[in-house]
Amino acid sequence: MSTLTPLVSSFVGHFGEMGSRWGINRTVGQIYALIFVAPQPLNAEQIAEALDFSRGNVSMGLKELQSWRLVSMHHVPGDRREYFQAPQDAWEIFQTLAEERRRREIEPTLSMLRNALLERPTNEADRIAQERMQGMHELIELMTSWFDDVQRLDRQTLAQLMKMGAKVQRLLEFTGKVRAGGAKE
Amino acid sequence: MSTLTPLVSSFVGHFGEMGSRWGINRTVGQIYALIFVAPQPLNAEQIAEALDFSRGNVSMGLKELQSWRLVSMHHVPGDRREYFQAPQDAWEIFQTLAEERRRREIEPTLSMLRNALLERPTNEADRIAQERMQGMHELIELMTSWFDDVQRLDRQTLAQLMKMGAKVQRLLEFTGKVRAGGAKE
DNA sequence: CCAATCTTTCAGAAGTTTCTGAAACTTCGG
DNA sequence: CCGAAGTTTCAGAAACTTCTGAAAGATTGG
Repeated sequence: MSTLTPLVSSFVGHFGEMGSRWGINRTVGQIYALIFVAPQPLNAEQIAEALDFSRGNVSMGLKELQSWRLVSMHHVPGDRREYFQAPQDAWEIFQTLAEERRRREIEPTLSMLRNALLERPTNEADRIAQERMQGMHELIELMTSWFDDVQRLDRQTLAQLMKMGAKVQRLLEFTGKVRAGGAKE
Repeated sequence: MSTLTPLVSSFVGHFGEMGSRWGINRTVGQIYALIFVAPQPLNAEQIAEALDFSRGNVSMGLKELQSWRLVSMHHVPGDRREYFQAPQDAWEIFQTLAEERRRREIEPTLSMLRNALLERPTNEADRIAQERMQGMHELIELMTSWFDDVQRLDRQTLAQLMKMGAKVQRLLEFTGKVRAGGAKE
């Protein structure tokens, strides 16, 4: 796998770009893209060669990806090297990413907000600041608890739900009527 | 507003940190946090003083925020300076952010994927790579079109929907039964 | 049209991140 | 216990990003 096919190369290149826009660095993005499209798990050597990165750089990148739980490690019998693999399923990757981001970014933010909201404002400016923080806190709570719920749904229901999209609204209205008219709450 | 209150200062500090984890730079994060909690719109001078940044730095930061459509500009009669303000409502901010990220990150990714999927694979590795890309493409399409739908819902319905969370599943099952049993589609 | 008051731009300094490659470390078979 | 085959670490070089402050540009009232 010394030189990449144009197809893989443009995919890898794109994720390098995207990675550097997010907090993830370019190298890590490219490594992940490569692992994602590879037919079999890859070892560090293969990655270094394919992307023309130093061995040390690849080692760092893989460590980072492991800390995000985005790759799994495998061993080939009779071979001491470690082989890395990404879930083939994009939704699984998305979920893992969301969980980790939540742990690393959302939770600290929530805890900062909660602390700030405990303070008793001593002046008008702080009172208003707290009001805004309150709104942000509510939004984040709403979204994360919703996301928790959604993660518990099975894949099929979820797809059904998403495909319905805005039609859900009609369903809700309908339910409202049923409740108002017949069933008791 | 020469020195910030501890409340505002910790909020601003936190968003500086967070900003630098995302692609957004620390300065921009802090400027936005400050504007968000400020009781009135702020001008560049006030921001520079409050955060102790150079005037040029603030100018750059504001430009960046404008390019993300996260601030609106106002004029105070009889004052030539420009005053900047964030939406008070966190949900509105979230929506704007989502729209912009989509335009800047998701759309280019989709277009790269579409191109890649048009190619006819010439070997086994490319065929498999394409399969994975296909899965990713489907996920992104599903999510963005869902997000389009959701954005069209009014705020109240949306909140209702999110609070329901997993209960939606039961609703879906119920509807399935109703349809199967009585109403014709 | 000028002076005043504001904003933007930009070159270079300062700071930060990333990358390499050599050295240290680990693990395992024999 | 040794040597081979791998992995990780880390110091310093290279690359990149951010920040400042001075200069240029814009707008407006008089």
